[in-house]
Formats: sequence, structure tokens, C-alpha cells
Amino acid sequence: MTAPRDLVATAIRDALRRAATDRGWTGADVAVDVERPADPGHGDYASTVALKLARPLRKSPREIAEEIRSRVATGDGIAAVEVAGHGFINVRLDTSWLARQVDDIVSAGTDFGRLDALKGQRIQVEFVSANPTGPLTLGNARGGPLGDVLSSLLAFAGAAVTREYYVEDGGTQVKHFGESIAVRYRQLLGENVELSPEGYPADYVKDLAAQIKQRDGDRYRSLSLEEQGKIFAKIGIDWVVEDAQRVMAKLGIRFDEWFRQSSFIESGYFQKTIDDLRRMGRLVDRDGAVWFDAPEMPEDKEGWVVIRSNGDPLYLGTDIAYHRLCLFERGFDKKIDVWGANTHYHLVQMKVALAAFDIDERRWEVVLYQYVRFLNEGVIQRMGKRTGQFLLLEDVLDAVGVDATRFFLLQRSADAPLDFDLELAVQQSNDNPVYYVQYAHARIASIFRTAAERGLTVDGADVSALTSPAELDLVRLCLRFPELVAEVLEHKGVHLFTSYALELAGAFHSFYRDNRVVDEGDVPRSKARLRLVQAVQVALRQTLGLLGVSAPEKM
RNA sequence: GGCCCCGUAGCUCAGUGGAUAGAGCAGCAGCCUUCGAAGCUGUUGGUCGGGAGUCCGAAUCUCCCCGGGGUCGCCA
Repeated sequence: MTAPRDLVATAIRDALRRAATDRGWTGADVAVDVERPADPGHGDYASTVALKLARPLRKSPREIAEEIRSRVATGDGIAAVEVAGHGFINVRLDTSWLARQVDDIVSAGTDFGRLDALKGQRIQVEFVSANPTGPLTLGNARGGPLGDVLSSLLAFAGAAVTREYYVEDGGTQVKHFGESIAVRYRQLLGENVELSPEGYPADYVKDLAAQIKQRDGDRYRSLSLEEQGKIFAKIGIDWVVEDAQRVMAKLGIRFDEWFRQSSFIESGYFQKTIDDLRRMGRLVDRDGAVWFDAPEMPEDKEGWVVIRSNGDPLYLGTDIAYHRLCLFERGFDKKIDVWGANTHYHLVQMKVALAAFDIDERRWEVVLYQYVRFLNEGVIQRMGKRTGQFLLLEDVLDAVGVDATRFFLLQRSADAPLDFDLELAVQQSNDNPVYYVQYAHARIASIFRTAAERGLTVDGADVSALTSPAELDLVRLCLRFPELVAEVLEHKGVHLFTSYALELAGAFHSFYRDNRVVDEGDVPRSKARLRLVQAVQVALRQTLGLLGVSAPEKM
């Protein structure tokens, strides 16, 4: 089906081209976009192209608009074109054409809004990727729905998407984690040892130590702390990853790949990347460490460490190798990372480093989201596994449910920080806007149940009976879904789907109040309206589907 | 101090170049013998942090300032 916006844009584009030829305009070769006017009195779509052409053509916008307007072909969906204001070209759609879209929406079904813009592209979306040193917190979780919905959207646009969780099972934090378990283990064996300042104080570390002691007893007693740490870190990471898989599934997210850092350390790919960088003259040795030389960043004249003086690879070093691996060896056309905003400087470093490998910058994108903070006894706090201050994702899921959690995390723009008050969330979970949307969907399902009880079906519906402003406005709103898909694909603001879902649900609830759908006294109208609400249900289902929120038949 | 994000109604936030700036919550006044009241209708509420600039047009872009958060480590 042709999207109305494209239909209108094409018609105006053609009219402009004809006007330019007829009048001998030069410099009129500009992009023609149409938008939805805020005021419905201004029609269904409006173009500001005449305003933009006023200066290059040295003519009044109204004059240009008039030349274009008189050449726009009406019929085929377009009912009327008029010039308004300073030179807006307002277009009104043909209402019978609009009504016919209802049939197209319903028959499109799960394909409604689908695109093939990204067909043939292999895209990896990497998200969450929390340090594997503890259970997932609500802070880690924010990237979950963001990355998941972005992945769904890209797939909806035709891409072959891989959802990837990067498990950083090496490095300093993992070492601290393992040794923290070892300290707790030793304490259980009666030794008088204390956690180091870098250690992890949280209870799950004690639980892990207890599990190890219960299973293996004191067989690690004679090992050094470092040796114990190595063994326990492995056990700990396996436990954390398994737990993360379980909780992510609970959040409705299924990753295609849990990709371990150790895999490319062991394969030698990390070393190969270091060797190549050295050959390219991008590395210098200083103080026993290996530094990436970044003359592009004069304020960081020392460069950045990629291998520590103790020989351990550092975050930046492994991440360079990891990204190179994804973009050059693993066959992804594009990698999109969903990262917390605290990594923004890492992003700057990575851009410089990957440029050294001539990676086309369009092949790598980062979506940064602001941090989640939480309210603890009325005080706002940052979450951190190392501080032992956090709110577990699983606790939130158990308290407020998966749909409400997802919707809550998706409602705000990634650029906006998010404060979370668990007590308030539990108390208000019934007020969560997600139920408003789901209720609209369930209500429509209920209408169909009622219709069936009264012997009415949608079969043979003639949508030309849909002529009232209320009915047509509902169609217009449904038709906005495909436009929104295209917009979000361009700007990545997946939170806009929640706004749209709320708006569509609200429009339906109002319609429902004022317009009886099932009316045995007027079967043709009932059938047409059943078809209409079916289209609304399709649009709602498509939106909720992208958001990963269920669309219940009953609540 | 450098860099990133934010500042919009009492509160939480949408809107990022178009015409008269929106929603939810909170407040106030109403609506269930009629397809689900987890709903609906009406109403109160704004120097879009401040200033300058660009533009036919700025909440939106640029610059300066103010306020809040983040980050600048041989942590990730």
C-alpha cells in the first residue's frame, strides 16, 4: 500500500517540476517534504517548499505556492490543495480513499508498516553487556528494552539483526570479583581476612562463596588468593551469565549471541590487532605499558593505555579488537552499540582508534542513554555493583511486571536521565500508561466477542460507510504508524512508539464512548466500524509488538 | 577547566526548523439500565532557564551566560 505521505510528497514534487519547467525557474531543485500540520484545519498534509524557494527564486512564497498548487494532480487520493498563510501548500486527502485504507491496513496485518529499506543488511546490535561481576541491576537494564526495540525495528525494516550481549570475562574487574569470592570463601573457612577496597561487598558474593564451599569443601584452601581468584572468577562468571540469561528472558529479551571476550583473546585475534597497530606505528611503549598514540587528540598527548604494565589488556584495547572483529571478520555490515552515557569518552577514543583501521564511520553507531538512578529512603543514588548500591532488575520485574517495566523504561528519551522509586512504582503500577494502551486493545477484542454473540461479523464490510470525522480521524491516526516507523528508523528515538501507542489508544477510547460499533439495527455500519476498529487493533498490535509489550485479548 | 546530556504546566516528561507549544499525574466539576468506568467529557495551569544571533519562520540551529547531572583511571 502507498503511504499517504509519500503520495502527497510525490504529487507536490511533480507539480513543482512542472511549474519550474513552465516558468523557467532555476534553482528549484530542492527536496520536497510534507508534514502533518498541528492544526487539522490546515488539512492532512502540508508542504513548506514554497517558503524555502522564496529566496532562491526571488519571488513571494504565495506566488510560488500558487504556481505549484495549480499543478498538483487531484484525484487518486488527493481531494483538495490550497495555499494558506505565508505560502503553505495544504493538502486534503480524499475521504473515500482514506476509508479504503482501512481494508489495506487490516489485510496487511502483521506486515502493516513493514519496510524493506534495510533488506540485505546484516546489523549487529550490542546492548546491556554488563560487567559479568554480578546480577543485572535496573541501571544495566535500561539498555535492554532500548536495544531490543531498536533491533526489532531494524528487522522490521528488512535487516538481518543479531542481538549481541558482550561478556567481558577478563580484565581487572573480573579479577577483583574472583578475589572477592575467594576472601568470602576463606572467611567461611575461618580465616581472618578482609575484603580489599576494590572488592565487591554485596551479598551475592558471599552466596557464591558458600555455594563453592558446599560443593567443593576446602579443596582450594592451600591455593594462593590469586589462584583461588582465577578459579572462582570462572565459576562466578558462569553463574552471572546464566543468571543474566534467565533475567533477560524474563524481561522478554532473547539474545542471539553471548559473545565472550576470552574467545578472541584465546584465538590470538587481540594480539594480532595489537601487532597490526604496532606495525601501523600507532603504539608506543612507556612505563612498561602499551599506549595508543592519538595525535588527533592534542589534549591527550600521552595517548591511551591499551595494555597495562602487568600485561593485562585494558578495556580500550580489547574493545578495539572486538569492534574490528565484528566489522571485518564476523561479516556485519553495521554495528550499533547501546551504551550508558558514562562511556562517552570511551566513544571518543574508539572513534579515533577505529579510524586507524579505515572503518567507514557509517558502519558503527552508538546510542548513548543517560543513567538510571534510584531513590533509596528518599535519597537519589547512583547504582553501582562495586558500591553494593543497586536495585535488582529481577526485583523490579517481580514487583511491577514485565510489560510495565518495559514501558516505563521506554517512555523516556534515551537522552533524559531516569529516576526510579521502587515503592512508588509498585504502588502506581496499576496507573502505568501501558495498561491504558493494552486496555484499548482488549476492549476491541471484547467488541468482537460481543459482535459474535449477537451474530455480527466483519465479513463483507463495506468501508465506504466510514464517512464521519471521528471515523476518518481514527484512520488518519492508524496511517501514521508507517510514517513513525520511517522516522524512528532515521532518528533512533524508539520512545516515540510509546507516545504513539498512547495517542492511538486515547483516540480509540474517545471514539468508543461516542460511537456504537455493534448495532444490530444498522448492520452495514456495524460491519464497517468493526473493520475500522480492527484496523486500530492492527496498528496497536504492531506498535506494541515493536515495543515487546503484550497485546492482551482480555485483562 | 575540556567534553557529553538535560533545563518546557504544581510534579514526571513528550515535542528538535513551520501556522494557536502537548500528554500523563495532581486539582476542580461531571458521566455507568446501553459494545469492558483499567474508560470518557469539561476545566484550572506556560517569560519553553536567561540573553544575543541566523532565518520568511526558533522550544528546536549558533554563540555567551546561569542551573542540574555525567565524564576526563594502567576501572568498565
